[in-house]
Amino acid sequence: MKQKEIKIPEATIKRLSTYINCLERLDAEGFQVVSSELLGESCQVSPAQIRKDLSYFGEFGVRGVGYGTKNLAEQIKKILGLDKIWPTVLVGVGHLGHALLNFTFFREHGYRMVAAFDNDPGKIGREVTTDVIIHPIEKLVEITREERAAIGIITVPASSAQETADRLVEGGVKGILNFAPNKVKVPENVTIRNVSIVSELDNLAYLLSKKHGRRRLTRKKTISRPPKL
Amino acid sequence: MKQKEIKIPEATIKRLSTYINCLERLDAEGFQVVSSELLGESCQVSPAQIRKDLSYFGEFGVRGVGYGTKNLAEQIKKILGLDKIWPTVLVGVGHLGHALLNFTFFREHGYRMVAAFDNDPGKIGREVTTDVIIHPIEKLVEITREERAAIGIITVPASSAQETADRLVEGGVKGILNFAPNKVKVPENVTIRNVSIVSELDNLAYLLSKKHGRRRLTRKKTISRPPKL
DNA sequence: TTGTTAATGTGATAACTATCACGATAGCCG
DNA sequence: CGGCTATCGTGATAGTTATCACATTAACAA
Repeated sequence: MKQKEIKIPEATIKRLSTYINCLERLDAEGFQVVSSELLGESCQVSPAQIRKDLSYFGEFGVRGVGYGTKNLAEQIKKILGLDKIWPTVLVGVGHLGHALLNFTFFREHGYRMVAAFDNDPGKIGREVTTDVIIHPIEKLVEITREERAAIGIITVPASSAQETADRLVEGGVKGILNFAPNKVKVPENVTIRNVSIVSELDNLAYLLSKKHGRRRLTRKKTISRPPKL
Repeated sequence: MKQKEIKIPEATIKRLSTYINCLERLDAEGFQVVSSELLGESCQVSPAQIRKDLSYFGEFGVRGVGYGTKNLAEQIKKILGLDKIWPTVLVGVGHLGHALLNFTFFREHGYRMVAAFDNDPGKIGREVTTDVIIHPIEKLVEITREERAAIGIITVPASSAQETADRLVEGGVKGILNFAPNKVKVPENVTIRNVSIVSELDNLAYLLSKKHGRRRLTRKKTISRPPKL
């Protein structure tokens, strides 16, 4: 493995997360050792791709044998920083926010929901099925700072997404996961990830209309012009 | 624009979806015409990238002027197949499923939720805030076929994701959006998109531990080996 | 100890994607 | 109506990511 600050492909990081899942499943199925081929089969990634991805971070396997299932999962977690606890806050306890609060997977992966916020007085203070307390939105900055939350999750309507992001930054979070459909801007030193559910569906729609659609999108040289300006 | 069956980058399709959003916002702000620079500013994509993306499908702008805001949004929708109605079913009316059913954005983008399914008798038949009816899961294949649903959304627990996918395929859907954390397998002729919320968070965790972490991940040549096999 | 086998780790190569730079052109104004 | 300006559309180029092919090596058996 190389020592220089090699740039890791973003796609590699995405895959690492899925490897963990597959490894845990394979482990549960009784595989103490997995080959890149078996793991690849399991998570639909080519064996070569898996080996390459891992090679960016070190050597985790035994030639001629494979990878220790539990060990590899452990190592990948360390790579992704999932061996630490990430204090997290969530803003906007609507349907989606509620869903995320109850998503047990988070806790298992090292994320600790330390607080939630909403501007609906009916929801304030009430504890959900989890032990997370919902605070009024006015306390966002204060509590986020107090709890030293590193990550903020935005599940508010599009119209207030940017303002929410600003407050989270003010509260000192270092990363934001935004589920609102419009992208938000944050300072250099804060990392933002936008999850657009609609985009995913639109992507599907495109693939479907291409494969199963009646006619081609662009058959002629015809140009679609905007109305005269 | 070229006529041959050029391969469109997947990334381009993803961006097109976000362009629609930005265009609608800009339109609401009163911009009847937008330049690639303004649009780029708005959705955080380089102007050249936008022009390139659009050039795969035709010429939509006016040199020296820009793009007609409304027109461009319309054209992109046509490209993505959002000018048609996509009958959609949802399986698993838990928190997340509930959230998606109530997501008005879907309807606005051409997706019509024609039915939902759940195996909890308490939820069956009850209408949610929307006009979607929740059926017992046993009727999935039948109703999906009846309604000619093209898209299926999976929001069931990981353990039953694969079985749900199988039934959706049996019911005749052409595309599946899977929110369960484990990937599912489908036949060649069905398109699958996996949305992994945990992966997104893990990605964030990685970036944060790299930027703000105490120490580097791989400082020495040390190799992490699995326990002797 | 030495040969055999299986599966890793990785340099080289191919494929894909984004960026750049500039030619083309519509609109405007005098 | 001709020159000027703004902005598009796109071929060429640079950068990034995935695939391939094989040398390497741990385990095991005779």
